[in-house]
Amino acid sequence: MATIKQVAKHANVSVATVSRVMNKSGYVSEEAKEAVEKAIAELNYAPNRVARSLYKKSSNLIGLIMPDITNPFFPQLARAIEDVANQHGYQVVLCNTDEQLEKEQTYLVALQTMHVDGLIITTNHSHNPNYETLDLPMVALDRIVKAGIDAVVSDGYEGGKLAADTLLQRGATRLAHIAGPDHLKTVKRRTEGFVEVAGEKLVGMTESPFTFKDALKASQELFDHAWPFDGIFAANDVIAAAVLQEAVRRNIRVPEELQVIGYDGIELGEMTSPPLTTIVQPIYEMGRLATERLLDLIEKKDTRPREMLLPVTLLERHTTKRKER
Amino acid sequence: MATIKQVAKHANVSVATVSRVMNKSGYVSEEAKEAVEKAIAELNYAPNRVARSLYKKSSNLIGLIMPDITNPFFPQLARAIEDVANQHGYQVVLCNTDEQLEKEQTYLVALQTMHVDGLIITTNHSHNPNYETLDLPMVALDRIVKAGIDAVVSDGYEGGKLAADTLLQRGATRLAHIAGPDHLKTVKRRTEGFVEVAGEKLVGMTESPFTFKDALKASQELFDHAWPFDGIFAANDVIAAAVLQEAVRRNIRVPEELQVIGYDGIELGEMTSPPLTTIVQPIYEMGRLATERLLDLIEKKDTRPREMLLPVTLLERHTTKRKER
DNA sequence: CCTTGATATGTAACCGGTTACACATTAAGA
DNA sequence: TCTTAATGTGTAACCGGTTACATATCAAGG
Repeated sequence: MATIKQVAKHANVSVATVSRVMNKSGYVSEEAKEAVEKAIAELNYAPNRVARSLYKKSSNLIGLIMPDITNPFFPQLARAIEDVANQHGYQVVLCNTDEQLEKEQTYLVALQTMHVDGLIITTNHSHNPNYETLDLPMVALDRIVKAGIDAVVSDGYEGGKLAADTLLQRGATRLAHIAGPDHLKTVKRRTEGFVEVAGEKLVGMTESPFTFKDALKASQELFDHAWPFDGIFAANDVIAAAVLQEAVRRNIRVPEELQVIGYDGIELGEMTSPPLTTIVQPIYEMGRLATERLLDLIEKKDTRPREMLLPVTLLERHTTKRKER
Repeated sequence: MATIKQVAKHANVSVATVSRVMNKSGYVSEEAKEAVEKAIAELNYAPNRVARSLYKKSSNLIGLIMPDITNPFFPQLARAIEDVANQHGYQVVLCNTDEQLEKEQTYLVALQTMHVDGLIITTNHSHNPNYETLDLPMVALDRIVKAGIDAVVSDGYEGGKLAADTLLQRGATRLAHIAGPDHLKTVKRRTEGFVEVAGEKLVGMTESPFTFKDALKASQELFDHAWPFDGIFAANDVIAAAVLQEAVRRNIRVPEELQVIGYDGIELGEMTSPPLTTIVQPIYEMGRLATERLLDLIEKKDTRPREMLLPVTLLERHTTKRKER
């Protein structure tokens, strides 16, 4: 790789001039500019970002901290983030923490020492001391870390209500629910909304982690103890898929005997049989917004902390009955 | 963030000594060592990786180039890579190329100018000039770029044969197949193996991209034109899921009337109804091996190019019949 | 007592950019 | 004609580490 010195020599100017034409800063004569551009092209020169970072204290890197990219909700988020970042000349460093504070801490110092310009966090510890002391632009995504830190989340409360409303409207009279992990505030809101509208129609409820295996176990328990119910809302689509599979295994017809609604709107919901009705949050949009917000923060365009609550919508596939009229 | 100079001052030694104790290089007295360690702890010092990179020409960063993290095969790979990299003090930069040469090229120069130490490539253009001139350690994963570049792939040929064998053994007599994109050599091998064993039993065949929507369309076409068949092998699990859904929609009983086998062994296969029988490639293992190999290459432990062909296995879930005895 | 090698430490060059500052030239305005 | 501002360019300091090299001390061996 060529260096700026070689380019300068080749163009018969000083390194300062080369730097000036690259950054379009200061005064450069047309003549010099052309010579430099020619040299850059001929030497196939691209400036060393490490050197630039060192002086500028900015790396054009952003850190993406998530529990586990393997959880099918996150790839879409990652994709959106990466797309936007890339469009603005940033690259993203991927970090899986498994929600372990220690891993998180290790990553945090790694990211700091490599001088990332900002952080997107989709991991949640309400009382995580790591982030509080951190002097870095960051935005929380799908999670709420604490007041004062920007956040982009979907309206889980409305989503929960919408799920209950829909089930009721389609004729369900005995509702059940599988909630997500207790410590995720944004997930809890879904349950709160659902419970509020379901009222006394709620006949069974349990809780499950967001992995398919655990969700299957939870479903089985629910069927064993709370059956019969004719409408169920799961805290996310993976859990809903487990419910669906268990229903099929028990020869319960969906949606005739049991209607199922999930939450998220991931592609998985399209692949089940029958395809899953779900509350979709605008996942890509959320990733996009979070990243654009972060870039604004980095470039100091707007620094008042903000929380963005995005609306969710009902996507009717085939685990709910047709709307009655 | 503290700098090495501040640490040196605080410990009453020179920067060289501080550097020596951090890197455990050269001679340092016990006394000095303790003073430095105390200073490091008190100032909460962590060396600036950017500065280190500049001198050492090594960033402890590896680039991960994949078509689309949203495709459910890749997250597991990414996870494995990230895990191993992290264990060795490396971070990974995520790049989605959508198989577009131009995006790929942009990333390649970005990664080079930030001095990544190596590349893992899961993208495929047999005649991609970008990689040929590149003087960077790299290993291809699930793809074959060209001779002379390390590769880690699973044995698709054996996998295809295994799928056909299994279907035949379970009583299928009229076989069908949906192949993957034509330009992916590793995917083509699956088809070759299957066709070889299926022989004249093969009654229908088509081709599909790896997205669910396209796969659904392909399935419908296949059912429309080649039905009846009683055993089908799909080039990956996403396509198999589409076949499954279409079969359910047409009231074709699986596995009684139609047996289905996928390829990959991603978690999705567990979530369909019924759960999908599939040829599993050791995805995590492949990611792990590729990364370890790359780190060896980076640290110059072994530079003879190698190709690793990993064995696949049959995972019997419920889209195939019980083994006859 | 002198030589030699191991131990210990500091100074300064270096990595490859960016930019403050000094200096030169030219054109415009008084 | 003299000032002044705008234009153009190069030198060197700087970012924060690493390390080659110079220098100093000390113990062991002849």
